[in-house]
Amino acid sequence: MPRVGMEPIRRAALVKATIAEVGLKGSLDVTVARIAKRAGVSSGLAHHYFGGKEDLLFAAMRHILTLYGASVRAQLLRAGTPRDRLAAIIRASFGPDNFEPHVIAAWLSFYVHAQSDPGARRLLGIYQARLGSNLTHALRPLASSRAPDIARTLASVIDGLYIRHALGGAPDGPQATARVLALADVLVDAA
Amino acid sequence: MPRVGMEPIRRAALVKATIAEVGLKGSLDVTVARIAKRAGVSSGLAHHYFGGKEDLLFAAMRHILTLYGASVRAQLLRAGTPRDRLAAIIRASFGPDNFEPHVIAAWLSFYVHAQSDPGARRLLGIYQARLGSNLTHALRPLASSRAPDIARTLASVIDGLYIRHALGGAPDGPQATARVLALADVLVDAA
DNA sequence: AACTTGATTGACTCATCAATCAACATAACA
DNA sequence: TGTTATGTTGATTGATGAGTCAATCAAGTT
Repeated sequence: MPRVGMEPIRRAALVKATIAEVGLKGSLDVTVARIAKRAGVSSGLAHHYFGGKEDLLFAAMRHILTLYGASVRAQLLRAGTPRDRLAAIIRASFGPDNFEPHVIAAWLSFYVHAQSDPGARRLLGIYQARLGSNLTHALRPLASSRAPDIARTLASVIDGLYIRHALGGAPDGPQATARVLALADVLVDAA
Repeated sequence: MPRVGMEPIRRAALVKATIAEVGLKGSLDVTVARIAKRAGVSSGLAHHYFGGKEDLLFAAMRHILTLYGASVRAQLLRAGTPRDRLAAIIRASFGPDNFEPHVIAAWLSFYVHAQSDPGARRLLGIYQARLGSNLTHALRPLASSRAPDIARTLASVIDGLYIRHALGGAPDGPQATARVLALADVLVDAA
């Protein structure tokens, strides 16, 4: 049933299947054949649309980052006060999407992968910079010159909570959000 | 030059070589042959002393945990006041040993591995429980009933800072220690 | 109808690696 | 001096998986 114009559909399906397989395995040790099968295509097609396994993994990583970025922007739209903006960023970081088991698994794997793959490291650098910048801007009216420092600490807690929840069976986004937000309040209030 | 009583020597060498290779690769995707070569023995010997690759990785993981535990105990011995004890635990977590690139890489990989390997997950559970318990005990005199909650937050920051430093080029243990300790002070002071 | 282009497959190649095994070397002991 | 324990090697096997390729099929295009 070959039709013309399948490329974007196949690419999306393969990226989605990649994330699913990575989540299932809990690591990047997945086979192109399995990914292709899940996407409902042959292994050859995966190589046709993506250069190879590496590019496929990279595309999956970028996709997750894109989703995260969109989620942050969506949350920020509904935020009025600086405190709201802070809450929005944190809530996005622990949103249900980011907290689904297979997405958590993908994030963890990508962290490790970033150690050896410069491209992956670059992507994570972008994520970290954006998170830091978002937090700093939201904190600026609340903590002026201390904003960058507080932002760094908050960013670390967010990353750390990811691991905890990833390994701890039952991830609880709202609880994680509340914890970070409470911490933010304390840090802002501390003279 | 085979002598009797080589077993402990070989085991130690293989575990050390495993950690080195994992650190070099930045992932658990290492070959038994390379590990064996680095340890100065044949690949067959690695299988002789350890059941297989899995057991070798597990032993390496346990070794790192053992080193960390010893480091915590050593730091705690020199601690007098509760504040000192707190500082000691944090300092151990960010001690030079734990912060060597190959150890960080091993930790990260083991985190990911714990998602699929129950044995690894168990080990990490022990680490997390011990860290939490140590922190809680140190915090008890400083924050009484709020101690467990503060401990959880601190543990998350510690984990999060690990990732940041692992991906951020130049790991700075003392700086990380200072950041966490400052955070602890703020949290304890907050009524 | 003939031709072109994109989509798609599955078999094939080639490399990698974990694990096994037979063989041999050395030491301890009888 | 055998005999047994331990230590050690490296060749081999068998499985797995990435990437390639020739061939096929369906839609447009002229």
